[in-house]
Amino acid sequence: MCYDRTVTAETPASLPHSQANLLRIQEAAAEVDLTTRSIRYYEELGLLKPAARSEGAYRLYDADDLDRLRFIKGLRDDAGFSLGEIGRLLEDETARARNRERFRATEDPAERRAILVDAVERVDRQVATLRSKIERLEAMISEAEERRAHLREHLAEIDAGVSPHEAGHRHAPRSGHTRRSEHAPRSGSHRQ
Amino acid sequence: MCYDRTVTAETPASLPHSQANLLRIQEAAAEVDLTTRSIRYYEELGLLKPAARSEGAYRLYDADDLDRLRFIKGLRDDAGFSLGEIGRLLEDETARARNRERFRATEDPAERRAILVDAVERVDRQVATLRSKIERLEAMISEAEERRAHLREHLAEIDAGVSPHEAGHRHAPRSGHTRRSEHAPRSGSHRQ
DNA sequence: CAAGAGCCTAACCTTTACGTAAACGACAAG
DNA sequence: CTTGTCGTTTACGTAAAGGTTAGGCTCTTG
Repeated sequence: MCYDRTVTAETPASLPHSQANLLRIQEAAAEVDLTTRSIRYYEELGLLKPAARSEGAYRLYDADDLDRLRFIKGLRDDAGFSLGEIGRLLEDETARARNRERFRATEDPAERRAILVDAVERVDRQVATLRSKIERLEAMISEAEERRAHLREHLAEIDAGVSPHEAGHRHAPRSGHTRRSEHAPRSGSHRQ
Repeated sequence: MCYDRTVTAETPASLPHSQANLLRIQEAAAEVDLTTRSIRYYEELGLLKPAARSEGAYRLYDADDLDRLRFIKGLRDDAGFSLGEIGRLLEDETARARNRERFRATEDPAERRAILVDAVERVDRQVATLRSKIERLEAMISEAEERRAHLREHLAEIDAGVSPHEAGHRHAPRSGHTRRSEHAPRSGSHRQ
């Protein structure tokens, strides 16, 4: 039976403000579809630290942590970054914890503003990284489509009844290369 | 110095048609910016087989192979696919060799057409795979931008002089989550 | 033709990203 | 309070993707 996970957690000073609906590692893992091992490993690498620990030593994750885990997973699976790169992208967990801390600790709007501005910039850098990845993928698509066009050209030749030896093309079915040196376009006939 | 690499290679039947400008492994590696080890490893995995081998046993790569290597590298670095996935995407080298072979072997336009059509379809599948990857990245960007918007909201609040405790938001600076059930009394639930 | 650079295979080493198991503590239920 | 299920740490195992020798050919050139 699932009782009331309302553990008081690491609240540094005292504040009982946390009624945060915390999850234990298995529940968190199920939620974001990762193994517990992976989550612990990511912690080991400094990618995230659970929001709290129970009296004993159970890791307890809040909604924020789940977001972060989902993001990590996305970066890993969808974007194909290594955990090292992800770490650099997220900027390490200690900095995050410190900021989280500072944010709660201060009442000063200026301070809070600064922290938020910082966070926005971080997100912007992440987006930029993702965009550049998309661009590279688009370049690859362009190349692939070039290959495709080339193939269709050959097809057209065949359909036009050109006998194989009178077109001056390469031998393999797939092509679309980018040879820097010689390459005579399909002018006249040229045997090898 | 760099002499005339005009080796006769594996030409199956006889045909001395190859004046193909072949490169040895190091040269190829330099050209596509991979290590020789990686290239050999990819061969071991069946991702590509050099167009030819010299009298002795030197691997010799043609322009086609270089394209393929560049493509593999792109899939690995830019798209973040594993070599296994890349293998599936490229469809293994034996099939390719067979087709290359068949293409050269036949004079029959119908046969040639079929092979080309096949190649076009393969390229189309590759493009589709890349597109889906882009979509997932775009989804990630959307999420990030959601986070960003959230942060800017908080900023606006602060700039409007809202004291911290009178807005009903979460505590951490970064957020933009997707909380599915804001505290449903999940009694008696315990998956797995 | 001898030398040296380059290549070959085979084998072992390393790093990353976990899986899996051992030994022990934590915690809700009966 | 015992017990079953979960959790914790520590440690060893493994697959993927190469790096790095070692020992032995192969070229091409002086």
